[in-house]
Amino acid sequence: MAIVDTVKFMTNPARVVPSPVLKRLTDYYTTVQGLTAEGVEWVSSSRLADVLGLTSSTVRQDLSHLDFAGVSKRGYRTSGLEKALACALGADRIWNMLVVGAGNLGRALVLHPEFRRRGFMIRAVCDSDVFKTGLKLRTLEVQRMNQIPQAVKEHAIDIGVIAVPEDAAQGVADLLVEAGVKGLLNLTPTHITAPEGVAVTDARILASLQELTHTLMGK
Amino acid sequence: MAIVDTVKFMTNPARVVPSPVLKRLTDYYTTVQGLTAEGVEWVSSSRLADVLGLTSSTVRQDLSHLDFAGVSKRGYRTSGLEKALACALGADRIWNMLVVGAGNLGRALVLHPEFRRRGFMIRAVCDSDVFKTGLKLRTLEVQRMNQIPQAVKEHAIDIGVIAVPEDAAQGVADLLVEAGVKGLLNLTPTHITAPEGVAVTDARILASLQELTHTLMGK
DNA sequence: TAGATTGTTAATCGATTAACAATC
DNA sequence: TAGATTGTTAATCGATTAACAATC
Repeated sequence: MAIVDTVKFMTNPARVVPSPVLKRLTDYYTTVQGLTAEGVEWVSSSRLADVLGLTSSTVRQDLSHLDFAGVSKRGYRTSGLEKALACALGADRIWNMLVVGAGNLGRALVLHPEFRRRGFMIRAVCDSDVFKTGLKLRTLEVQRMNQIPQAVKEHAIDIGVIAVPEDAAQGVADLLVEAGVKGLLNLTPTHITAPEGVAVTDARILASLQELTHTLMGK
Repeated sequence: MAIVDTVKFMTNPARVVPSPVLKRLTDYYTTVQGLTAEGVEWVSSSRLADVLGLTSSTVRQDLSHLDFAGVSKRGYRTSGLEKALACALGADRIWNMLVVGAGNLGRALVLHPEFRRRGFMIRAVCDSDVFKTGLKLRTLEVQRMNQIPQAVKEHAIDIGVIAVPEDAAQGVADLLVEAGVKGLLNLTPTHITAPEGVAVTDARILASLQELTHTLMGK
C-alpha cells in the first residue's frame, strides 16, 4: 500500500496543466492585473466567472492548478493570485526572442511596446530580403538569415517568431530549430512541424477572423 | 413515431459546428489550399490527419459537418473540399472591416496584403489621437472616432477590429456595437463583453506567447 | 456564531477515438 | 473482384458542472 501511495505521489507532481485550463489562466491573469491596478484586494471565483463568462466551479478547478490557495469566505487575494498566475505563465521573467521577417507584421511586433513591457524582449530581427538588411527598427538592425545561428547563441534566444510569408514558414521554423530555439511563435496560417523538444504555438490571427466570419454567416 | 422523426429532422439542421471542429476547419482549409496549389487532386482523411497531427477519425468526423462528401477508396477531391471549406468559413466572400487604432498593430493590419487577398477588406481606420487624423495608410486616411457610425453605414462594415491600448478596448467595442457592426475582432488581451447578437473573437497574440512560455518552463 | 466561499469529489456532458459495415 | 477509404455508430476519454463538507 505504502508503495502504491509513493508511486501516486511520484507521478502526480509531473501534472500538466490541460490546454483549455492554460488558455483560461491567461484570461485570469489579465483580469486580475486589472483588478490589482484598480486597488481591488479580494476576488471570488464567482466574480471572476461573471467577468469571463464561466462558472465559479470552473474557476476554482482551474486555480487549483496554481501554487496558491484562496481563503474561505473571502476569496482570493488579488496580489497573491496575480503573482501565482505570473509565475505559472512565465510572465515574471524575461524571454529573449528573435523575429524572422521584417514585413508589416514583424515590424509591428518589434515596434509594439507592449511586448517589451511584458518581458518579451526582441533581441534580433532577420529577413531574407537583402534590401532590408541594415534597415533600422528602433535600436535593431535587420540582419541576414545566415546570422540566425549566431544571434540565437549571442542573445540566448528562447523563442523564434515566424513572421514571413506562408510558404516560407516551415523552412524558417527548421532554421530556428537548427539554431537551437526552444519555442516557436507562428504568425502564419500554415501548420508548422517541429521536433518533440520544441514547443510551437500558433497566433491564428487569420483563423480567428475565419471563425468569426463562420459565425457571422449564421445570422 | 412519425412525429418524433419530424421533430428530430426539424431540430437537426440548426446544427452548430462545435468550436474545436471550427478551429480545425481553418487548418484543413489552409492545408487543402496548399494541396490544390501543388496540383494534388485527391487527399485522404489519414493524409490530412498526418499533416495536422490528428487521427483520421477526427478528420472524417469534422468533414462530415461540411456540405461535401468524400469518395470511398479515393478520399476527398481537393478542389471540392477547398470550396466546401471556403463556403463554411465565409472565405468565398468579401467582408468589410473597420480598424480602430492606428498604432503599430493597426497599421500592420491595414498594410498587410494577406488580409485583402483573402477577402478581408479594411475600408476605414479610426484613432482617438487627433494628431493621427488625416494620416495616410495606403489609400486610407485615419479618421476621428466620431466618424465611426458614419463609416459603418457608408461601407456596410461587417467587422470592427479593436487595435487600441488595453484599457480602451471595452469602450471601443461599445462604440462599434452601437454603430451596428455584427462582429468584433479583439486584438487586445482584455476580455470583451458584447450583447448576444454580436460575435466576438480574440486574436490572443499575447496569450499565445504566454501559453508558449508556460510550456517552455517545464523544460 | 452564522454565513459565505473555498477545495474537492462525484455526476454530467461533450469531444475524440475505435471499429466496422457500406461502397466504389 | 479485392482492397482501400468513407461515413457513422458505439466506446472511451477528458473537461465542465453540480454539490457539499470543510473552514475562516
